[in-house]
Amino acid sequence: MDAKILCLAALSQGDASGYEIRKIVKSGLLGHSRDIGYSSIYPALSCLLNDGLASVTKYSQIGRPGKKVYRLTPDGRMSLLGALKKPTEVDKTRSDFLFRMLFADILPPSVVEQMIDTKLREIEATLARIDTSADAGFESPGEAFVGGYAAAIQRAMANYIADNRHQLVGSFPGPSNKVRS
Amino acid sequence: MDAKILCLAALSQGDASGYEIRKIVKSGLLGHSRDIGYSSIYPALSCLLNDGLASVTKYSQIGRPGKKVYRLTPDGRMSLLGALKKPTEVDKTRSDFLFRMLFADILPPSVVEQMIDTKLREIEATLARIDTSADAGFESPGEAFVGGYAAAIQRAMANYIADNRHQLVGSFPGPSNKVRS
DNA sequence: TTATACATGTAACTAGTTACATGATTGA
DNA sequence: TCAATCATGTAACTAGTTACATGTATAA
Repeated sequence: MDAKILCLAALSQGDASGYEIRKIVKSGLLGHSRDIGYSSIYPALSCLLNDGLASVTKYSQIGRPGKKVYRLTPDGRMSLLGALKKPTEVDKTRSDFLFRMLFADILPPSVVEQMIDTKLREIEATLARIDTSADAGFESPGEAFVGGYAAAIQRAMANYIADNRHQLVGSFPGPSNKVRS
Repeated sequence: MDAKILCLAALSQGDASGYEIRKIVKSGLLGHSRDIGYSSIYPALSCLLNDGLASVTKYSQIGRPGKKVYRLTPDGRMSLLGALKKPTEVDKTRSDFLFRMLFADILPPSVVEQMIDTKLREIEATLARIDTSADAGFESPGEAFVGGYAAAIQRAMANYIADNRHQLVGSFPGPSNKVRS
């Protein structure tokens, strides 16, 4: 299970509850390599406990549900290191945007325009997120590298789209009737 | 099911068997947005048949298993167009490479070097694949856009890695003993 | 002779998502 | 007052992968 390794990774940077791990992944640099939901995190954490890779401390809070803060055990750190050393899997991208763009010529131009604008806003949001991480300060050379890498790619996307979107709309004829033939 | 739309998309560019669809996705531009295996394709194709979105013709071949070539019906084309018009989902990247690089400082430098070299080779292979598609000629402005986009991003990755890999290895002290503490 | 390409399909398994269940606090 | 944030967890479902089953032809 991949969620386990992700939790191990998140916890290696500091103790956290399941809820906090989600936030770390969603808003931090870890999120550039993977995504994960609560329903994967909570079972994964139980699993880590079972395997002796993490320990837990329960905190009661007033007017809030109790918080369970997890901490890596030495075994947990070893296990993470072992997982990190394994050969990498091939990177995968699942881009609904590119999928749609492949068929730009059979879609109404306004729809294509909208998809492009949505993508550009997405890129802006990602860049803003990276800036936030950068402002908080990178704590390792790895984090700085990943932040820079992610930013470079987002910028390359934005530039390419800005330079080439005219190819998709405007120069070409009609929309929907093309597909019906 | 996503595999259905992918098959619809592949078939919209010409009749094909399940085996051929796999090849189209793996080696063509469609593969930059999604991946898929045989065991997703064959059930998806049966489904398309059931729903009247595709028709099939069986060819016997000497010394080869019989081939079932699928063709989109008009309903199939409409269905594809409908799916394409829907708002796009957010693009997702699952990068084992970035995940590992985040922890470069606790990995042995040689391991990090190897991961970087593997990633660079991966990029080369992807660029070569795009070139092959380009040489075969793009048949729509969408294909040209996607080919260019994918190439631009791969180049941005390679450039960033070339310019910044020194941050990860060399300047920093030790490997494995750091994690044991 | 060994691996790869050709070609289709099912069964079992893995991993992840969505929806459900519960409920106080805080900010707009 | 309405949405969002805090906080944990389960059940049901979706989607995809790996392994299995079968077998010929061709290129290295």
